[in-house]
Amino acid sequence: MFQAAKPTKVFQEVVAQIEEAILAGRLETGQILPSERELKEMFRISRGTLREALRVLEQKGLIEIRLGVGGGSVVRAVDTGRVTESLGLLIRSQKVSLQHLAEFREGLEGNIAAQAAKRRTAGDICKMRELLEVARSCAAAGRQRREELLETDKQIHLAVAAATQNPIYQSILASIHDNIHRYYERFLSMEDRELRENVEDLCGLIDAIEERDADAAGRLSRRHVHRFNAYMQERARQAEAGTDMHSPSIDQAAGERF
Amino acid sequence: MFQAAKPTKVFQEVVAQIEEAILAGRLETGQILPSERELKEMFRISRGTLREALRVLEQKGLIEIRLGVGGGSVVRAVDTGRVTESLGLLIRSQKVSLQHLAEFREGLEGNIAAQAAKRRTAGDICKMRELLEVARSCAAAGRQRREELLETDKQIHLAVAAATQNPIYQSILASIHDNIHRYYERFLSMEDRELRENVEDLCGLIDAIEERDADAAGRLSRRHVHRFNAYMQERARQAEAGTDMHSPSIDQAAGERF
DNA sequence: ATTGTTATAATGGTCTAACCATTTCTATCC
DNA sequence: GGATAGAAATGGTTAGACCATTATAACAAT
Repeated sequence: MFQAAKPTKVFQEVVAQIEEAILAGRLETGQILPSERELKEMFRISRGTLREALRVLEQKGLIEIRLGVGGGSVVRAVDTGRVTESLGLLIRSQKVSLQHLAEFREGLEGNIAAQAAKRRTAGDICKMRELLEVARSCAAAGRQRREELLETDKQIHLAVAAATQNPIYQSILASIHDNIHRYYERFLSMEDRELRENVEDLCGLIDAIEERDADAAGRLSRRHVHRFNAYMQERARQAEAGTDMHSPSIDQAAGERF
Repeated sequence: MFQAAKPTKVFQEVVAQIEEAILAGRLETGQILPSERELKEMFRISRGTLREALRVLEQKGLIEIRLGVGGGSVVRAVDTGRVTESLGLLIRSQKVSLQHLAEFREGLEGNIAAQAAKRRTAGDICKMRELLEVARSCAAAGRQRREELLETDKQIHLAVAAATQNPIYQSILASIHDNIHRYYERFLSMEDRELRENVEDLCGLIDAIEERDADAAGRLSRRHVHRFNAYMQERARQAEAGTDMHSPSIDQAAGERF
């Protein structure tokens, strides 16, 4: 019913003011705030306190702090970076496993594909086909262009998300992909056959989206992601059994506590 | 191909070290770090720099800084708070509209319900029925217990998410609800009839989940959320037309620029 | 014994005043 | 005209002091 009554700290007040100014549009993206020495005069605070506030704003992704003359606090365009990071922290703090992430992604990409099928423009399809061509040639080249294929694959999924015209789909999907890739990349090494299958999956998906068949698009996308997940989990299981690379290193913890 | 080569700042190094220690489990949740005066000796840095690092860690949600004797930097259990906040920033920076959010929620809750139907335990159902009873009595009481009903409604949705046993569903859903409510709450005033309809929707949903009918659960959940969205949008449209409460206040911007 | 009060000390919060490091711009030199 | 060195602006860091908040202990009052 009640909230904890905690004293408002000075730096928080500063954070709140600048944040409000940015979100209200009084400070536009790219605009450079006054120098720290000027700001501290305006707020009538010390530089240290001001800098704590700026650090918080930087961590929130609202400003970017540049060095040197002509530098300063630059108002940033808010992007998905912070969502990605906080999701990453959740994962790394053992609250979320890769399996959880994969399951979530399956449903998410299904919804995205269905929505994309309803909203896609000719330009969206064009973009997807373009990327698909790149993916095809990569897949044909086999292992050598593996890195590029993975990147292109990701781009295709993001292009589908873009076709939904809903930025939240794009944000969340980008965050999920980022986090999945960061943790899977170690043992990502599909066989050539699987690589090509993967690309053919996508081809069918894009066809469905072009035909505005939301049901089919959703189904195909789910299946595509599901297959990928199953494959990666199998891989991960093998790697785990073979190298035991995730065993906790106990000794490390002994001497290094504060 | 290459990354920008920027100098590593001292406070970042400190952030990295403490973050690593927390995520690796060398610092456990609830544990109190040494005092600032001790830490600054350990890292051989000034207190100001250390405090900048601590502020960043606090903003990341990794520590909580308590005042007074016995206070200090307490290692926190990472939760969804940061995801919620960064999603909120995306929304407020005009990148995401409430409509986008509502659309996303529709698909999300559909997936959640379907998954919950597959995994639900007896305990999950019990919990849901309990909450449903509260909601029913609130709905019967009408406008007086409106606040409580909304809270209970939210709790039910979260209970369904909990039944998926996938924390990422819970995190994202909590973030979405938080953000939707924060921006809708101004004109949330459903009619008694709608309140009751809402509760009956949920009743059917829970039945489907109990019977492990994933398809039906997903469909019902989608429809439930869709109806709510349509209703709220209609409400918002009315409010907009009537009061024009969202018109940009131009004069405000004039004198207050830095 | 319980309750209220006060003193104490530990800790984070803030301030001041320097100096260091990086970057851009400019004047100078060849 | 181009390279080079200097100047200036700006963020990054340091040091030392003092203020504000809070837990604890000691003490007093009921």
